[in-house]
Amino acid sequence: MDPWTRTVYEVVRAIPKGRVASYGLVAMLAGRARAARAVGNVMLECRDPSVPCHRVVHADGSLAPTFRDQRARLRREDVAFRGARVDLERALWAVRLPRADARADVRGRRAVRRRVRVSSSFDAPSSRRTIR
DNA sequence: GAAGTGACCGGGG
DNA sequence: CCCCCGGCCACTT
Repeated sequence: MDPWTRTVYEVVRAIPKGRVASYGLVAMLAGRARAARAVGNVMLECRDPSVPCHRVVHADGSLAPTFRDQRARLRREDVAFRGARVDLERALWAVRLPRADARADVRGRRAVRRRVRVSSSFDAPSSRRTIR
């Protein structure tokens, strides 16, 4: 599996249950801000069940027509819809910076340069939360 | 390398 | 609201 695909998988796995991210957002987090289209290509081929590909939607909340049970799978996670599209006001993943690393490797003074991981624990959905 | 093909995106009409 | 267009990126012919 190529690095691009691997990175995209990693980002998509970080989308919390009950939230969605747009292809463009996933692209950004994967380090290629304008590669939304390429993210779509990866999703199209994705058969890995550990990757919640149903949580990736269009920037306007609409879904890919060919992805049959996407809506059902989202509904099962209580994602709100407004007509045919996801209610992004409620369900869009609000990405946050990861904690400034409590668990930095202390052994050795050499700063460990590791890749920032997006954590799935951020922005877990809360039904009571109101935006704006 | 050129050309075509997407589960894309933003802006404009 | 909708549709369309140009730009975009990775992959395949």
